[in-house]
Amino acid sequence: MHRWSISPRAATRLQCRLAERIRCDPLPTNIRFVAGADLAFSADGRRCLGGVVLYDLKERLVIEQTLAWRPTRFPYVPGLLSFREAPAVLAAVRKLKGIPDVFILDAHGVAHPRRMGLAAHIGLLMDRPTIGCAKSRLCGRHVDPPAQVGRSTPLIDRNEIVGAVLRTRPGVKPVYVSRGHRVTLVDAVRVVIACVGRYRLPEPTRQAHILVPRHRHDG
DNA sequence: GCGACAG
DNA sequence: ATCTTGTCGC
Repeated sequence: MHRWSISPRAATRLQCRLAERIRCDPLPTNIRFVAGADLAFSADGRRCLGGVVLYDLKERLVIEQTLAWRPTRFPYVPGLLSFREAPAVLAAVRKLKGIPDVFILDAHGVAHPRRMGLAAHIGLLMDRPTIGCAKSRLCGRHVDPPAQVGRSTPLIDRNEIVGAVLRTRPGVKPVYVSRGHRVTLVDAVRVVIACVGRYRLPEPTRQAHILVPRHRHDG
């Protein structure tokens, strides 16, 4: 595990080094437990609260939730999000008793200028499968996916398919799905689709989105 | 030099 | 991310 308090320059170099270690493996069949993670900040922005929910895809229920505060040690810099958010998310993950089959992060995986978005970075450090499911684009080009739910178009960056722009709801802005660590793009899209209920974001992510801001004023 | 830019 | 009410639409 490397340290998080480094310069933006060093962070960028580290990303290039870590990116070589990202694996692309098929997920086991019959995925049942999917974790969703998110983060919120204290009013003064000096601390951040990481939160994780464990979602049972079979029962369609949240079965566990964890929270963890960490000092905010890095500014928001597009492309360096993990150095700001990963410590709090990892701290919350460590408190989890259950073992998720895969984690969905509210950010990009390899759909990143150096193929090392938050989802990829966290997956590598946990050595667990992770999926990036972001609400907007960081890099790459694409055309709009067809209107039908479940359909997608490739997200292409520097002549490489780095993700899928996926329609999760009719008539609603699509989401950006990409591989994190130890997953294939096809499996990543499959899991996200399987997790989508009646909203745009997959349920684990949405539940984490609801959980974390609710505890912003606690610790 | 000029845009683009996860959360 | 966060500050914030009403409002348009199914």
